Order: sequence, then C-alpha cells, then structure tokens
Amino acid sequence: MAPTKIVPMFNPETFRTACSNCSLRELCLPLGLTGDEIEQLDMLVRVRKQLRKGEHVYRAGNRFEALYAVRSGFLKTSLLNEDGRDQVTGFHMTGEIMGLDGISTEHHPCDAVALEDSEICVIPFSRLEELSRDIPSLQHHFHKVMSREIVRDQGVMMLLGSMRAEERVAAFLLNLSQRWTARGYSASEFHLRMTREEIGSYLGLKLETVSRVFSRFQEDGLVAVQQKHIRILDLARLRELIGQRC
Amino acid sequence: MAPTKIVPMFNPETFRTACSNCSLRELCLPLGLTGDEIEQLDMLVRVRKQLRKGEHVYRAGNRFEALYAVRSGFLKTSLLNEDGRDQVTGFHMTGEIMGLDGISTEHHPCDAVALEDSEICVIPFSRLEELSRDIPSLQHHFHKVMSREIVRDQGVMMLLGSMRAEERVAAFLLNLSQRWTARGYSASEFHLRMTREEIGSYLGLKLETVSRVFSRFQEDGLVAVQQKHIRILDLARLRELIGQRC
DNA sequence: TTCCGTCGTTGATTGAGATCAAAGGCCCGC
DNA sequence: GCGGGCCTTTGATCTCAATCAACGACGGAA
Repeated sequence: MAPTKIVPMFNPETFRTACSNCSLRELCLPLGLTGDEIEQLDMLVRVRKQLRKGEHVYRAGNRFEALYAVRSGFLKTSLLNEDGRDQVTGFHMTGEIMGLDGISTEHHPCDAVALEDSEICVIPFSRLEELSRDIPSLQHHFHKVMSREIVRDQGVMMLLGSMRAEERVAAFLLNLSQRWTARGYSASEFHLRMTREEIGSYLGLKLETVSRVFSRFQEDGLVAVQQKHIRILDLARLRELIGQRC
Repeated sequence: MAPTKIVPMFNPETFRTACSNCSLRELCLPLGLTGDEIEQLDMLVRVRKQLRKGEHVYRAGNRFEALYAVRSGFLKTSLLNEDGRDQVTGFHMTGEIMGLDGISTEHHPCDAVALEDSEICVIPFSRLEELSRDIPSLQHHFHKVMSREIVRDQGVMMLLGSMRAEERVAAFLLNLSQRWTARGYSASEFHLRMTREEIGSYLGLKLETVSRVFSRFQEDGLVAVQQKHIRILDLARLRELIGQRC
C-alpha cells in the first residue's frame, strides 16, 4: 500500500498515483471507463497528497485549479459567512469529489479540511475538461457527478427546511450508514469523525441539541453512542422516524 | 453590473427560436460564444414552449431528456418527500437553466411549475453534451452554470442552517432584487410571483411567519408590502440585517 | 503519571417560530 | 356585479430547540 514518492523537493506529501490501479474505480471518476480510457485519466491524475488531521485542502478565496478526489480519510467543507460563523456544507469520504463549487467563480468559496489523516488525488480541472472532450463517457459521468452534488444539496435543503431535530439527526446517521455501506463497511457501526458542533452546524442545530438527540436515541434503543463511536441498533425505526412526519 | 439592455426582448411579437437572436445571450447558455458557435447552438435549441400559469415543465419521476432555459416568466421547482409535504427548492427567472438535478439519475427528482405564464427553451441534453465536446467555451460555460447551481444551493443551506426568520426573509428579498436588477428591472420594486406559503417553504418558515416578518419590515420602514407587490425602501438596512447576526 | 484543554453531557430557563383560530381582502368565474 | 375560494393578516398560545450554566470524560503533552 506504500505509494512511491516523486519530486520530494516540491512537496514531501506528494505521491505518484494511478487510477488504473486504484480500488476506487467503481466509486470515483473512472466509473464506466474502459481500461484504455482509464490510462488516459492516469496521465491527468498524477499527484496524490497526504494530509494530516486539521490540514486544509484549500481555503475560501483560493484560486480554483483542480478538483480533489478523496482516496482515504474523511474531510469537511465549510462556508464562512460575513459575521464570522461557519456553516459545514458537507462531509466527504472515499471516492467523493470535492471542489465543484469553485468552477463557477474560479475561486473556492469554502474551506476544505481533513478531519482525520487523509489522502486526496489532485485532478487539474482544465485538463479534465480537455480529456472529457475526447472521452464522452468521462464527460457524461462528470456531469452526473456534478448533478449528484446538486441533488445532495437539495436533500440537505429539504432536511434543513422541513425536518425537526430528531429527524435531522436520524437522516444524518442513515446517510452516513448508507455511505459506509456503499464502501463495504458496516452499515451499523462506525466512528464519527466530526465533533457534535460540526454535526450541529451541518444540520442547523446547536451542539447541545445534537447531544441530547443522541442521548434520547440511546434511551429509546435506536443507537448505542459512546463519544464518537456509533452503533445503530434499530435501522428500521430510524427510517420510520424520517418517513412519518407527525 | 448589467446596464439597461434587456428591454426590447419582452415584446410579445418577437418569436424567433434562435439563440443568435435572443437577447438573453449574455445571461443564458450562449454566454461567451462566438457568433459562429451560437449558430450551432441554434440548431440544438429549436423548441420553445409556452406555459400557462400552473402548468408543469416536468414532474418528479419524469425521464430526464433535456434542460430548460427560462425565456420569460417565473417558475418554481419543488421536491415532494415521502410524507406528502413539498419543499420549494428554487425560483427561476429569465435566463436561468432548470433541470440540472435530473442528469444524475436520468429522472427529474422534482416538479417544475410555472408561477405565471412563461416561455421556456428546450435543450436536449445529449445534444448539448455532443456540442460541448466541439465547443470548449460552451463546455466550460456549462460547467460554470452547474457549479453556480451548487453554490446557490450552498447559500440556501447556510440561510436555512444559520439564519433567523428576519434574516432569511431579508436575504430572500435582496436576492430577488439583485436578480431583477441583473435583468434590467428595478432593484426596489417588483411583484412576488409566489404565495407566502411558497416563500415559507423555500425559507424553512411557515406562511404566517413570512407574513409577520413582512409586516414588521413594513412597520420599520424597510419595505412597503401590498399583497404581492413589494417596494424596498431601505436596501442598506436590509443588507445590514443579514450581515449582523444578533 | 498528572495536568490542561477540548469535547460531550445534562439540567434549568428562555424565546423564536409553530400552531391554532378567526377574520378580512383579492381575484376569478359566473 | 356577485359569490366563493384562495390568499393574507393578525392574535393567542404552545412547543421545540436555543441559550446559559455546570460538570464530566477523554486525550495529548510534559
């Protein structure tokens, strides 16, 4: 699993990479490409970066140059508004693409920070555009990735606009569970990489409320919470919780 | 920075379905294209549809085939969730592109309805993808359009996640004002095409709350409200309202 | 190990917005 | 012009989550 280093003089955390050898093919950008096409992608996605917990991938205001695919680890993106408070806009795990929101203004509107030691692939955007002109399936898949991001954001809008605290937390846990499942991990047991405050920010709740809802869920036998460790005990009832509004 | 430009386009007698003759060039998909390239777009965007108030452009579940550019009028998109309540996800005016959220699943996740008599241009999506392979500037502009949608949604997430009722309504009014301005209309006086309930749904508030906030703004001399007719009296103070939390 | 800072939990109280309720206004079709 | 339905406003009350506050737990540094 040890990647080979290149040009350490430039950035010691930079490694060589190859989509064709990457186990995320089915999750990430290469989805649906032929072996031949993936090799072309390889030439584009050359740089991989390792990030320590707390390190930034990019900061709000940085010039947009590239997209970033999460290879391992866990990150958040957050938007800082005028009055100093920041809103977490997303949590990102293996195989997900970050930075799409920077295309429109050519500057990143938000911060992206690693919540644990992580590894990301750098995808120079103008080269991705070039390549996707030659590979229709890449082009189409990229459009789907962007569209999926829009759908995801709309789901959050719905959550924030019309759900009560318990429903929001339930939806959040189910979403994480489903994403871990898609990556071959347990659907019912995982570590939260983020603090209660970050969950709250994402869900439009205060950290105390998140904590209280966790406690209530625990009392009701829906989950077992121990700090950042979560075990979902009753997936069905959690699902009901978001289905049946009043 | 839009100087007065768009005035003649609303002449009801102009009916050419051609981007090259369309006064929305600067607002819509053709932005940044050469005359030659726009002519190629013309061949793609052939169909224009007129919609009566209340008619659907598409419905949730419909197969995704095309994007839709608003040529005139005003529309909303709304997401229906399992328990029957719908969340307005956006309001759409002249020059804006609808349907981007359908690309990912190849089905429209939401409904799109005209809130007044409207006219839309049908943009067959697979042909747009083809054409954007040949015209890099179209490709890039399209990516910007999608990205802008993501940024817009994140703005709404921030609004829903961290603003109080008055701030939300203020942000909403300022947003409309700014969008009308960009289209050459008055920044301070306009008709709301949607009901209080639709505003509330979009802002995560109940219709009564929206109404109360309008009344309070009126008392405070910020706006003059008369049913659906809005006049912004103090833009600066409205702006302050969203800047300074608490 | 101990100390300290961050993170999480829990309780008491407050407050913004939801809910319930009623009445008035506007628009559209007849 | 009239009637009915929808939209809007306003008041009274309730409720859920925010706020304020204190303490406890964990993890990293010395």
